[in-house]
Amino acid sequence: MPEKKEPTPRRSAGRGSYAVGDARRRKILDTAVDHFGRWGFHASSLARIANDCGITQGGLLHHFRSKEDLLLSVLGQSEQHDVERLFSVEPESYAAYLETLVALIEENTRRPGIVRMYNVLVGESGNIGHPAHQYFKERYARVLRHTVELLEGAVRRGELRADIDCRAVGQEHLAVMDGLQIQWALDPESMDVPARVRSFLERRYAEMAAPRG
Amino acid sequence: MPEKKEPTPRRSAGRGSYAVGDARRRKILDTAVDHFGRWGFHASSLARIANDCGITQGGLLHHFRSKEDLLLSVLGQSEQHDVERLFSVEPESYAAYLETLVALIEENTRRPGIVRMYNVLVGESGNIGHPAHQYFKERYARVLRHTVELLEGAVRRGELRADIDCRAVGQEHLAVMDGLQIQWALDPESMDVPARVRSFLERRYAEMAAPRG
DNA sequence: ATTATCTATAGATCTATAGATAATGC
DNA sequence: ATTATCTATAGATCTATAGATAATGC
Repeated sequence: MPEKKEPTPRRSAGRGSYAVGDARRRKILDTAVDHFGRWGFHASSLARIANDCGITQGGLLHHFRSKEDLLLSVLGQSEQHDVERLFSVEPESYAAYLETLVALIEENTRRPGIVRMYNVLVGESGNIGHPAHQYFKERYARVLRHTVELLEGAVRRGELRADIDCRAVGQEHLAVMDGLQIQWALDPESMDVPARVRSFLERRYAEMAAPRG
Repeated sequence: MPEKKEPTPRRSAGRGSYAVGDARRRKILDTAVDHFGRWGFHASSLARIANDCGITQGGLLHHFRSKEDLLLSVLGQSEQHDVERLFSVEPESYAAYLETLVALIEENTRRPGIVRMYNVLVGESGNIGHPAHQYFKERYARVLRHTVELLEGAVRRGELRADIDCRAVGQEHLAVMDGLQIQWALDPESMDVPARVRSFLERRYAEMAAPRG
């Protein structure tokens, strides 16, 4: 491959980054979450994000080479957090996994910016051509596959009944969580999201649980 | 009230509108649904919408006095359609209402632009200050109230058990429908939305149905 | 020496207003 | 006469690039 572009272009040649730069990058990512959550990708402005970080737009673009690069960095960071939270340890039962899930939802109620960003971007990115379309499509497929594997494992162990449609159940779980968070973002007083998710999941689990024997 | 602004400012004084103008307005609304669905409100452009209608931006602004006015007109028209579809006849049973609901979802799969617009705007409008925030907040409250009333009626008639939490059930129904449509917009191949909604609602209905006697 | 940041700017946008011209239909 | 549409434009944006200056830390 003669014309291979450098794979990690930023900070690959030099000595790395300074402490002050790392701090600034974290600040930019946090601020970007807030802005993307408020206005979506297209309507967010690099100048306003930069301003909220205390630097100029030119300064921001030193750390993230384009607006799209910033978006994908924000999403990557947020997903890394969730993946570590949800998938790092193999749960001993499906019931145990549901506990982890509810705990994550509960954490989200303390990060409303993240939830709003997710709501906005997942809607916007429904369109082919949106810079995050591929990302969200793959992310859903990944989360769904993982959920299906956990369900199938539970079926094999005899924890859950053998006649459930694991894929449909997984999609339904994701749908309930997304949908409740949308309603919550519109009107936080209207609902206790973790409690609703928990009661939904527990009722559903009871339906799917294999009969004792 | 001495300085009352005219309540229906457009076409209140004159003779109304010409046929060619009405057709143009319909065309603009359709095109706007498509654009808002693709890019959301903030990133849609009046000039591009006008161009897709075959007129100039100035021409468009003759029919809708601002971008926000256009958005609210689009939403109003879309809601009117749904309201007529869902709430115009009082269903004789909750089971019958669920049939109507599934039929509407089915119709939506043939109007992907509307679904995308809804997904995008409901996410964007999670933010106070978005021109459609109030609209969506009230819309959810309205749909939820109606659903709750139907559920309570079914409980009174003895169709459903008396111990169900009607509000929670209503919010859960809305969440499942929204969430499944989001996944479908991202990847239409991944799911048959009407079938999934139907199987969810039917299973849930069976749980809630009052025991025979 | 390298990274971080700023200023300046090119080149595209955007919305909304003002005023002119063309089409419609009483 | 009224509605529909166009052209022109003011005044704000926006992203990204280029090059200068300041701070960091080997």
